Amino acid sequence: MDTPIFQDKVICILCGFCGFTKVSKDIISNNIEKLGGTTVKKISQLPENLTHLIVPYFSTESKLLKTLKISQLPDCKIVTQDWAIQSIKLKTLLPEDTFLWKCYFQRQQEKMAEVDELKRKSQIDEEYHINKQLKLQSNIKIEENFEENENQIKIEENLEIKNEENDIKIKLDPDIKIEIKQEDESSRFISDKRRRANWKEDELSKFKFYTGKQSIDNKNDHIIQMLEELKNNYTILKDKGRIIGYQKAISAIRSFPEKITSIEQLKGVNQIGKQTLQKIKEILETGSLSRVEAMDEHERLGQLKLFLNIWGVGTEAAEKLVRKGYKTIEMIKANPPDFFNENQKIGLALYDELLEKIPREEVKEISEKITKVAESLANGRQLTAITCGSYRRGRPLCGDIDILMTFEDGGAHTGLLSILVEELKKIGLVTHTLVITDEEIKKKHENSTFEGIAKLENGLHRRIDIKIYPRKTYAWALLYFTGSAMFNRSMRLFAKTKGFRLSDEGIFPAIRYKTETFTCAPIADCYTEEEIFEFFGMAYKAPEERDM
DNA sequence: TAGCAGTGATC
DNA sequence: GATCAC
DNA sequence: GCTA
Ligand SMILES: O=c1ccn([C@H]2C[C@H](O)[C@@H](COP(=O)(O)OP(=O)(O)OP(=O)(O)O)O2)c(=O)[nH]1
Ligand SMILES: [Mg+2]
Repeated sequence: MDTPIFQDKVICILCGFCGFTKVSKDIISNNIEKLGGTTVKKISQLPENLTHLIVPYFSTESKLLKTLKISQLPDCKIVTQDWAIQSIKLKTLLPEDTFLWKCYFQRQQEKMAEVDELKRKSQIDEEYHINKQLKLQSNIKIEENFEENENQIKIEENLEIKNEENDIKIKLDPDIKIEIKQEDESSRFISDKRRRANWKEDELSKFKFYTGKQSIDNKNDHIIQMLEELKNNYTILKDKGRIIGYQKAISAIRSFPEKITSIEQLKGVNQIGKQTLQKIKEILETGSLSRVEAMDEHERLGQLKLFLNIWGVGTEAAEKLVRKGYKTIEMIKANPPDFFNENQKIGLALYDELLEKIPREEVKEISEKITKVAESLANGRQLTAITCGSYRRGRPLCGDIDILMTFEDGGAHTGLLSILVEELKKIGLVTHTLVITDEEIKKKHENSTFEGIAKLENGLHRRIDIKIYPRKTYAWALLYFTGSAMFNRSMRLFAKTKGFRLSDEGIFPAIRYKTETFTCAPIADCYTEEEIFEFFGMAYKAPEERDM
């Protein structure tokens, strides 16, 4: 039994508003009870001996009163959920004072008054001159009446998978030994141009939504920035659902062709629901979001955000740093915590430099130098190297440099990457290694990855990724490595709804047994991106159109 | 109301 | 298995 | 947060 740190505590948790969900509440409740505390089930009747009221970070007083259906806040400690979460995590009852809701609330009030004052002085000026109409017409054309995918996959020992109208049905026998074979070997060659999926148009339309050119003029920048801010904050709060929810809403607004002046325009748009509409309304009316402003007052969030920018530091490490009392990057540099690993130390040392975006030209210069070195090590074999990521998608500024290589002869590349990196270090182009997976014939995978730091003679340190794939999976890797991440995710999700599993190595039947994924034969062999899009039954999407 | 991409390295 | 990254 |  754990230490009953919540002994004698009577705690009421409010949820269901301001981004604090019932799921979180239940988890916290369970833990509190497990640790000896009592939680109040009925919020309509608060007990006399209530010791703590846990409220969402960003709730307002009126919202609290309304929820509790009372006229005055109860006389107990009112804290944010952090108090409970951190206490549970550390198995120690933390002092309430740093988690008091009132503190944030008061600061927020002051800020609001300030903002109101400013607004009265100068009306928000609208300085958009946008007439350019964007063509949103989808390029997707469905090839009709294509011959059905005759691919049949058989699994030994009465596990059978059939590809029926592209709908894979799986019969699973528990505890079966699974081994998957592809019967029709001949169908695995590209010469078989007929093989492609033929899902229907309405289904494809869901996918097309996530693609499409991002408009260059920033019609709705204001809205997007606010929502981005919300998303960032939820990233820190580890609210996986809202992160993706807002991300999709943002993408939807990005590809929305008109300037938004009324939420009426957005009604019915995919991925923009009631809540988001409400928030956009607030942005249109007040120029800002009270939720974001409340969050801005949250010192903890600011610090976490700062620390999350250290390469190798995620939400957990950032949390630890805040807990240890670090407030600035400088403080960490002066006295790094003992739990930092080598990579995090590198990330910290190069914090400012790595945060700088890289001009296209510099990405090109670095890529070309690396390609030259790689070619010189290729023993005369034909090496293809393409710079992917945001560079390939045409961005003027890139976060890092992503280079993908393959041997056109289809042969192995074992060992090349480590030699290449060694060589690049010799000439001073590569300065640090963060991760490298080339070491010998680990045989586990046929591709290798290098993640590290590069630097031109008079330049800043830059993050760089080099990947080498066998020619066989190169097209899939190119698709993956070109991204964007959002594009990949929506394409993969789409494939999934069709019973497939799309990865950087190909497309496979989605077979899972318990938590394991099985190595199946790929459903299609594609040697170019064009063939992949063709397989998907859609027109080729240029990299620029995948920038979302 | 569940699920939201799929994978590899590292500790 | 959790964390971090692409 | 949104959708099936
Ligand atoms: O979570 C992720 C991250 C990345 N990628 C793919 C798509 C992405 O385009 C590519 C390279 O990753 P990177 O982080 O470099 O993203 P980017 O698109 O190149 O943007 P940036 O300009 O930040 O480098 O890897 C994913 O599929 N999932
Ligand atoms: Mg990149």
